[in-house]
Amino acid sequence: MDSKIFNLKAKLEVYKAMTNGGNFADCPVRDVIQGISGKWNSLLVMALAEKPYRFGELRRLVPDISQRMLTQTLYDLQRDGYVHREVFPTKPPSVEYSLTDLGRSMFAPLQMLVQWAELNHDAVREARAAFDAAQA
Amino acid sequence: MDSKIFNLKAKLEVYKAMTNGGNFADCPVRDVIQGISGKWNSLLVMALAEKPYRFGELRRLVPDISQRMLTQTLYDLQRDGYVHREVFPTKPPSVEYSLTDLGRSMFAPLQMLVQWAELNHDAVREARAAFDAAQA
DNA sequence: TAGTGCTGGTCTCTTTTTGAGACTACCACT
DNA sequence: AGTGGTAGTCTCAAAAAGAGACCAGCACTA
Repeated sequence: MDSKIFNLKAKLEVYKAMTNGGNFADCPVRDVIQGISGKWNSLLVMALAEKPYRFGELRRLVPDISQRMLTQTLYDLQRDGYVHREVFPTKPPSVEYSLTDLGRSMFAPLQMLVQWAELNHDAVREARAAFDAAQA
Repeated sequence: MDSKIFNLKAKLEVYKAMTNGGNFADCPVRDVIQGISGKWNSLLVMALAEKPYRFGELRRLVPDISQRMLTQTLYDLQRDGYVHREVFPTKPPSVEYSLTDLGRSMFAPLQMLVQWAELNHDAVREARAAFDAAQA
């Protein structure tokens, strides 16, 4: 993965949008990135990209999320249009969460990041260990 | 950007790594994603991808970050190996932050997400407005 | 020569966010 | 009558983030 991946023209476009013409505050891209950079947001999108899940299924799938945060993160994702929430009138009503088209289209680039993480988590862990050793 | 982008084989690989074989807790990918999904992390990586910056320059570039969070986020990014910190012995010592090779390689997929955000922030904003209207 | 500003931070305090866990109501099954 | 599963909400404690004062050292200025 050499530096050729940095297409200059694309970079300039990105920066222009990102910096909103000079300043990083009040930047629309930042607004969007913010919405998916929470602690659980990307994780739940990844889970729902696989298949729709019900509330309790997600809770079991991600054991260390609190119900409170699960509720809230799903709410946020729904609000931003990534997730669709559907209530089924079963005997105890069940709720199914699934990705919308927007959510699926967002998952595509997110997946790139996940793949990068998969390939490089060793490097990150080594960097961390080296840094901590140097601090001591 | 249709569904053909979802290569099934790649997906399965990703899920395997992501879920650590069934559970989402203790997942290395999650560990890495966590490190770049903070509120300021991706923003600073984006800034440093453009060119190296000094501490005060970053503070001015991102006016709504507190010094405390700037210090800490840069520290975290340095610890994970994305950012290099170099002190120059000028009269008031100046410190320059730059991306490492690892940081640059991580920026490549991050850039995909930024481009997606650039293209879709209108859709997200509309979804938000529609959702808020429906709640009222 | 005292005052001002710039450097890159740290320290403390307050506010916000997150986490842990009890609690709810309804229904099915035993 | 008791137990468990449904999807949450509510409250309180802990952790993280934001605001802003403060620091030392040097340069320039008045």
